Amino acid sequence: MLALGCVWDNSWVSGANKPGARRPASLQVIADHLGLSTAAISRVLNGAPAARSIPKATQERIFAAAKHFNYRPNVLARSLRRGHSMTIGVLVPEVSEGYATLVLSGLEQGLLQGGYFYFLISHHHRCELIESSQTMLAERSVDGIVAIDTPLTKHLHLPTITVSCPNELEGVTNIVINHRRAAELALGHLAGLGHQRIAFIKGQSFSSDSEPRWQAIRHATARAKIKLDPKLVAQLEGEAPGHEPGYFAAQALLASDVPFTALFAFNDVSAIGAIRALHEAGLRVPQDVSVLGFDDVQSAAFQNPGLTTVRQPLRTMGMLAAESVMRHIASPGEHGRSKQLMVDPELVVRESTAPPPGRKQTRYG
Amino acid sequence: MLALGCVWDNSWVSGANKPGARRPASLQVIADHLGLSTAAISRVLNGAPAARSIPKATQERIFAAAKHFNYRPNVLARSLRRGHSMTIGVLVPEVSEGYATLVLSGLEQGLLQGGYFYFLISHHHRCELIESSQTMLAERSVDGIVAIDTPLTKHLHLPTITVSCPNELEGVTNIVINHRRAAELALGHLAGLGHQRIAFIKGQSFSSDSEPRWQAIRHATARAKIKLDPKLVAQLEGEAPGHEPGYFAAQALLASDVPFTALFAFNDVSAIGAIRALHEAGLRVPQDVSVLGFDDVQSAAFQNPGLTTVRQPLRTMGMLAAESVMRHIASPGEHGRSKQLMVDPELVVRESTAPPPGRKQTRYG
DNA sequence: GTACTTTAGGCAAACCTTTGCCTGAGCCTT
DNA sequence: AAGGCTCAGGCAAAGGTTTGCCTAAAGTAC
Repeated sequence: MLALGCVWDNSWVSGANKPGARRPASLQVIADHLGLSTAAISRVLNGAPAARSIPKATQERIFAAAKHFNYRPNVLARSLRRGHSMTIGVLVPEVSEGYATLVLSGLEQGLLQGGYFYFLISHHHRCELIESSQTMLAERSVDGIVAIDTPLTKHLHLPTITVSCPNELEGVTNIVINHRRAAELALGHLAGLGHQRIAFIKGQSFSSDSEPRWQAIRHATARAKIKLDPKLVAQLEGEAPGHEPGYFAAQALLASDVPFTALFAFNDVSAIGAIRALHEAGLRVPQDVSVLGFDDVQSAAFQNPGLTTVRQPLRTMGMLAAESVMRHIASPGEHGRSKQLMVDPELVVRESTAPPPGRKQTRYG
Repeated sequence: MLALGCVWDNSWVSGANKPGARRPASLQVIADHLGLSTAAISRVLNGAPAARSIPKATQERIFAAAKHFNYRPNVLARSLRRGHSMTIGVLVPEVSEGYATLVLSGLEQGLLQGGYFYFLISHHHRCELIESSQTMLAERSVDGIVAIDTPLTKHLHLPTITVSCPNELEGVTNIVINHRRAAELALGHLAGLGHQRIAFIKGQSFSSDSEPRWQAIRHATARAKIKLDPKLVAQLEGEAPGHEPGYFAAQALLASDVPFTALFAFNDVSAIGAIRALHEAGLRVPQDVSVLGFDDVQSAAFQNPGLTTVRQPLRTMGMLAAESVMRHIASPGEHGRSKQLMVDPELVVRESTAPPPGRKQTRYG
């Protein structure tokens, strides 16, 4: 009975590079050892309904042997057979501070709870990389794809969820912020403080949220009867993910020589860059210029001054994406044409906004 | 010849959820179509040496058919057969701003160049998760593991690289910063400015770099004849990855009522938190207190004031990790007992350090 | 005694690719 | 004419798991 393989060592699992290092035990090894077939082992270990007919005693022998051999099913083989890999592909512009990172952390939490692993790919805004990444992920048999802040132009025959994707693709669910509401919160706050001359920094053209957010701002300024001076609109340029684009955008605004008392930046990261440019120009925030960010990234609260911002529930959006993609995978075909999941922003007032100079100083107005 | 499957549609690759959506073509499909064996197709498509004996004309028929059917090898099946998956597992404490993110971006670049994909797992400092993650990665047949800022206590029989891991494990290569040099740079800078009473914020106990960095600081203070007052040593507490721990640590230092003119924080993120606490206590940085960070994360330069910091070449360390792990995979067995790859820090002087109050103001000293 | 059901599993295909070894035909050499 | 070589691929195993279908024995009902 203990004929072969019984002096199993688990060196493969705990370290040392002995020459005798064995490969992990397969079902076959256990089957041989117990004198059963791999089918029986598999069924019992998986609690398959067909294992019903196998007596308790045998089942226990099987479990014992599995433990003894430290059996781990080979996920590759299982995926191949079952036709799903419990893996999803995640596309982000890049791994860096800010937006994508926060969404990712929510996403990860949701996925791990569901037993999914994920491949992470940064496309650095290169369109051809976005397309080829999707193909490569499909080749690796992912069960679904989540694209964060990534302009998909087509998608494979795979459950796909986007977070802030401008293109409505058939069959993909898109998770977006309520841009209208966000713009109203922001402009309402600034107008309420008394600002009339407001400068804006638009997002990079490749950034998914840029256009809809800008539309919403135009709408909100019109409603609030705030003039929108084209000279007070700058745009983030360049692919660098950090604070520099915001810094340069603010410099451009200052160079236009049109006075403004408030600045609404595309996101927190650019707002922080902008604040630095303002400081260097000798302007104080918020006494001379109020600055309003967007996103509420982790460091926003710890800026000096603390950044007033329109908060996106980024972690929540990530978790929502995880749930959605797993639901799509579980019930294929049910996902209709294209769906929007809209989440609401929230205004977080900190120290970077105040009434314009010359007004009475009721901060936190 | 065009008997079957010739009206191939590629709906699976480009979208619409037609009922006729077909699964991707396997070698068998092409083989049947051409009247050849899968073996021949495989060899030709892979440019195997055995394909030498297959005439040009046939090879071209094969390539044409592969293109026509939009053939993509099934990576799962290939990995199963070949015994390697071109995938590595990456362990990080969490996806958030700062250290791990930067290393990760270098790592990713290196891996993608080598054709590797990676699974990303955050363990949130939970030891049992670190262990089980390694096992789960092994189950998924990763070819190697890179652990960033993660205290591994054991490792599988898999090529493993750590970035800043305190435990020297047999057979794993560890990439570390030169702590000695870092401490000397930092203390040298502060001492050079004239600081004598320096406060310190130690890293969380679970953070891999905490202990070696602290040892190096003790060594450097001794050499520079700077007193190390235990009351001027705080420690980051709690698992929250953000700025708060630094904020509270600085508050603790202030509460001790022992005066200090400079503060050396464990990292930039905590330095930023600390600066906020100092500001709230009415102290100006750097006029009243100089603050020195560590890492040089992206936002360090855009803080107000710009953060003086000890720069770690984090992206480089990530790329180094990628190279190392790929080399280990390529030549198994050659990796000896345990190896250190040490990289050098660099001092980046910005605005958060200055001579102590009462000294002449030669900033950027 | 017969028919039916349950028990206890086995067989082999399927998932798809890769690879070691083989064959049969044609050609060349000596 | 026998042996050897190249050409043009084929066969089948291997990698590990899952699953539809099957069987053989035992038990139960009538």
